[in-house]
Order: sequence, then C-alpha cells, then structure tokens
Amino acid sequence: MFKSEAKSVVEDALKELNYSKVDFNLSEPPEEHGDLAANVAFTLAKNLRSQPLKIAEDIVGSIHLSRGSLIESLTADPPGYINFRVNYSTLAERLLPNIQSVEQVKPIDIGGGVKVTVEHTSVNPNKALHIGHLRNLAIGDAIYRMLKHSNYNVKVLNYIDDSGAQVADILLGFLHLNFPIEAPEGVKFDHYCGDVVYVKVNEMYEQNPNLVEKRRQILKELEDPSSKVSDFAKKITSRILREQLQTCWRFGARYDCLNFESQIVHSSLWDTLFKELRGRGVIKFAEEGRLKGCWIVEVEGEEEGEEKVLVRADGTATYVAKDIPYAAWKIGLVEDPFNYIEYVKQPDGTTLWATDLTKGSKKTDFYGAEKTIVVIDVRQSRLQRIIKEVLSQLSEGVEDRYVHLAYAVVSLSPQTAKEMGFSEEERLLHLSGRKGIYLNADDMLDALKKKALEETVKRNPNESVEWCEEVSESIAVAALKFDLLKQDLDKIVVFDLNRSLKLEGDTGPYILYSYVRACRILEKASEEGVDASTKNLHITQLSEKRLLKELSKFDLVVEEATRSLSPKTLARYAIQLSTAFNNFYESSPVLGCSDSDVRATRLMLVKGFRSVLNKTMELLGLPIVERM
RNA sequence: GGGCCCGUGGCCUAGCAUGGAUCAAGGCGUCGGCCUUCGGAGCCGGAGAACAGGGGUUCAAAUCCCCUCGGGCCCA
Repeated sequence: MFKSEAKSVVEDALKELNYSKVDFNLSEPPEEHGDLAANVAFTLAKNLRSQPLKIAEDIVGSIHLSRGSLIESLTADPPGYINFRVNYSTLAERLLPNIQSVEQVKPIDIGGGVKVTVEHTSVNPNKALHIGHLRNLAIGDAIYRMLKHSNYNVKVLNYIDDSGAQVADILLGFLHLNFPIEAPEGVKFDHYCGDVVYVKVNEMYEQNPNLVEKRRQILKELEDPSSKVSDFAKKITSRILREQLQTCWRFGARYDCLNFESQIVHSSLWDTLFKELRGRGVIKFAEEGRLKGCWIVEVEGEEEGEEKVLVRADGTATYVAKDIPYAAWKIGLVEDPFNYIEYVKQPDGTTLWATDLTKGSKKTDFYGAEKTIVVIDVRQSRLQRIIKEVLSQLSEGVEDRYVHLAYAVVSLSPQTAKEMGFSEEERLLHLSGRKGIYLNADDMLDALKKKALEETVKRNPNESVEWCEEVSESIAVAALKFDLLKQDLDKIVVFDLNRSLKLEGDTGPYILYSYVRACRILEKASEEGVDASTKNLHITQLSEKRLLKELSKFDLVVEEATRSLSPKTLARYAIQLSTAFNNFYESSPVLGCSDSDVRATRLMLVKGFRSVLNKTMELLGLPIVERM
C-alpha cells in the first residue's frame, strides 16, 4: 500500500508538470537513503535532455502529501532518485490490527477463479522416491499452494506411468528371474523393488541380451488390458504406488487425481487424436528411409530432417505418443473418456481420485483446464516442446495454456558420492535410479530426523519420546524441503549429506525456530495476562521498523512469486522475515518493557509476525510446530 | 555437428525480467564478542578485496548484445 501510494503521488506530479506519462520503478534503496526509491527522473532525463537530479527536484516540489499519508517525507537525492520515507506509526496502525491471526492474512486475487491443473511427482511405480523426486514434489506442491492462495481453482494431478519400460523391468524380474514377490522383513516394498529388483535386472541385461527381448514381449502384452501380465502389473504397481504416496504425504504433498498411463493407452484418447492429427497432416507415415514404417511428427524449429517417431514400425507407441493425448486431455482438446473413482483418503482429509475406464462416475474437475502446468526436470524440455508444438497445431493459444515448469536435477557432491561408495572422482555425480545411484527419500528423512532428535531431546528433557519424535519429523521435513526450494530452478542442487544435516543458518529449522520464539512470547504474555492490543501504537526502534516493513511486503512477494512461478522468491522472504524478527527479538524486549503502549505494540508485532510467517510457511508447504 | 542451461569472496547461493546511489547482499567456514534479561537451532562485529575472460551498446553494465573459455543437459 505504501508502494501504490508512492506511485500515485509521483504520477499526479508528472501530470501537474505536464511531463509525458512514463513507466518507472519503485525499488528498495540502501537503508540510509529511505524506504522506497523511484527512478522516474532517469527515465525522463532521456527524453527531456535534462539533469536527472533537476527533474527529481521538480517532481518532489510538486508533490503534495495528504493528511494521514503513509509517506512521511520524500527527497530528491543525487544522482537523481526520489527517496520516500514511510510513516511507521501510520503503517503500523493500518497493518498490524489486520494481521493478528493467520486467518486475517487473506488470499489475493490474481487468478480470478480460473481453473488450473498442476502435474507433479509422477514417479514411475517401480521404485521408491529418491531425493531427486523430492525436488519435483516440493516445487509442484508449493506452486499449487501459491496458486490456490492467489484465487486460482487448482487441481493437482499425478501421472502414473504404469505401462512403461521401467515397470516392465521389475515385472521381468518377478516373472522370469525368480525374484521373490515379497520384500524381506522390515523393508518397504517400494524400496525393495527399486533397490534390489530394478537395479539387478538392469545389470543382467548386459550379460544376457535375450532379456531385452523378453521385456519387449512384456511391454507388448501390457498393451492388452485383459492379459495376465496386465493383471499382474496392476497388482505390483498399485502396491508400490500406495507406498510411494506414504512418502509423498510424509513430505506434505497432496493430490486431486491420479492419471494412469495404461488407461490413457486403452482409452479412445489416442485414436481420436491420432485421426485428427493425421487429418491435419501434422503426422505422417514414413514410406521409406531410416524410419520406414513409422508414424512421425515434424516439428518446426527442430533441425532439418529431425523427426519424432510416434508409432514404431512394430505398432507400439512411443513415450511422446502417450504424452500427447494426456496433454490434450488436460486442456480439453479432446473429450474426456474417463470415469473417476475414490482412490484413497489423504491425511489432510481430502479425497484422492483416480481415473477409471470401467466404473466410477463422470466428473469435470480435472479435465479441460484453462491452463496446465507440468513440473518436470529440464532434461524433458525438448519432448515438452514437441508436445506443445503438436497441440498448437490443433488449437489457438496453447502457447500460454500449456506450461512446462522445468527445473535442474539434483546431483551428489563428490564427498557424498564417495561416502556412499558410488564414485571416487572429484566431480558431481548425477543420480540414476537404474544404476542404483540415489538416496532414498525416506532414508534421507530418517537420517535428518535422527539428527534433529538428538537436539530436540537435549533441549526438552521433560518431554516424552513420542513428542520429540513428532517434532523431529517436522524439523526434518522442513530442513529438506526448504533446502530444495530455496534456490533457482535453473540451478543444479548439489546434495551433500553433511551440509544437509546442518540445522543452522539459511535453513528450514531457522525459520521454524523463529516461529517457535514468537509463540513462546505470546504464550507467556497470555499467561501473565498482558494486554496485547492498543490504539496508541508506538514504533520507536529500528528493529521494530524493519520487522514492520518486512511484514508489509507479504502480498507483494506472494504476487511476484506466483506470477513468476518461483517458490524461491517466497523461500527467501521467509528467511528475511525471520531474520528481521530475530533481530527485533534481541534488541526489543517485549514482556520486560515498562511502557504499556510500547509493549502492546511489540506484542502486536509479534502476533503479526507469527501470522504472516505461518502463512508463508503454509504456502511453501513447510510443517509448523509451536515448540521444538 | 545442432539446441538449451549454468559460471558472483575458500565453499554454497541472492541480485539479472524492468541497466543507475563512494559498502554488490546472505549463508557455510574462519576470528572475536553477547547467557542474574521473552529459548544461544539465536544476535552483534572482524577478516576475506570476487560478478569466468574479451569486445560492444550507454552519461551509467553483475544486469542488455556478440565472441571465447570452462561445466552440465538434450538431440544428431
């Protein structure tokens, strides 16, 4: 609100001075210059051929502040900025009473209720989640939460590739290589399938090339829904899927609908779309050459002669060919062939639905969104672009409606790669489920939890083991999740065990700790019956001003983070806000303050902080604890 | 061979979209302070002289453009 007021007074002054309307920025200057700076004079200087400072002075001269303005004062400073200083008492009066509880921290309306689907996680149901999958899940879940807060009608989809090569690998292990169908005592089935069956089968391919042919047969049989193999596959994959979901929930995610690839393949989607694409000449049958007998798609922007095969000469569909109908379904370019069944109740109380071809009911919640966002790592960029290109030829506006949110992969640091016995080289090691190079998500969380538990027990000797375990679990999730969210999507996350086990600094636990400190103050205040509200708000100290200013930025930060689909922006804010609070905590005692108005103002600041941080953590999907 | 991404103090990162202020901001590590005071998973201070390199545009470039070099990914 301070920003919009500053903007409007400058615009009024421009009008008064008969300057042309220009776009300008308001940014946060170094603290000694003020609270907000406008660069409008620089922009104008170009056209007016005049000194920026002179222009800035003219503008400042014709600005008239109204009574009760949030702007305390403004000056023109070299080399030509207009610096605004906020009236902190007025800001406090307008802001603090409206953020005394988390319920008061209201959603903002960016989306206008538009229907959006977010697809994330989408792990092949042949193994347990590893640390790389968690980055996907953390990003997707945060995007969902931010969009929802911004008044989009958001549904979360999870695509289950239950008929691909990776599933065929473990089926091969069970059907032809005598791997027991039960995991050893005490081992989760998804871990067993990923750690043992999947890895070993892949090793065997090298020794025994016949196995590759066997896998091809399995894949072929999977295309027939009534085959024995299909039946067996369904048993195995759904068992793995249910265990994977446990991990996802543990990590704070939730979904609205599961989309099974096998059903997409068996549905009418592909046939309908295939005809349509053929009719429009988007896909062609190769009569000769290297790809003779294949159906291929030619995509603009690709190198000359570079095509993508959709249907192989043997009649099997490729990966892209399965993705295109799904993408088309998402944005409603084809009719919805699915019914929906209630798959499972989730820990947050909501129902997770699943597509079904034979039973269930019709629904319109998941299909045909105005916009769809798919969270997949950057290695899939080319495929995603091809899908988008193909859909663009069927409908206008696909460019904006189908969004691939790409992120870089998670790698292991050289130290961790060595410790785990994966590599001896001094360079990053990329994860590979197939080669057995990964850290299981559950194992990682358990390690973090163990570390947090030591600390928690030490600090809370009187608490029960159960309580300490529960809190440590939250700390572990917060630590790992924050680590995966805080940096740019384009940058590789270098995972280092020892570094991740740190609970200090720019971390999830730091944020949790700040929150807990605020809770303690409020708890004591309530026990002591201290009055926690006043009409005479007194903002006196620098640390109070800084905290207040951070609190006032919340809506702007959420808007920016949502607009650019950037959880990192919000994660950074959580740290900044916590730092401002910890600063305040050290320098402005609340309960020990003798002046009752100052004390009440500080309590309102603490409450405001707790509300805003609570909402910020909720949007990031970080667990919240009141004590730790 | 083609395309995409990354390169910021010893290490990890923010800032880059919309170029601007004699200190380019955090964290880790390091050195030194702060517990009779709302929880030290915290706070304060110091050292560390870095925007990969080179050109260009501009009054002004970490930010925009071009080239080169390193690293990664996708495709051929």
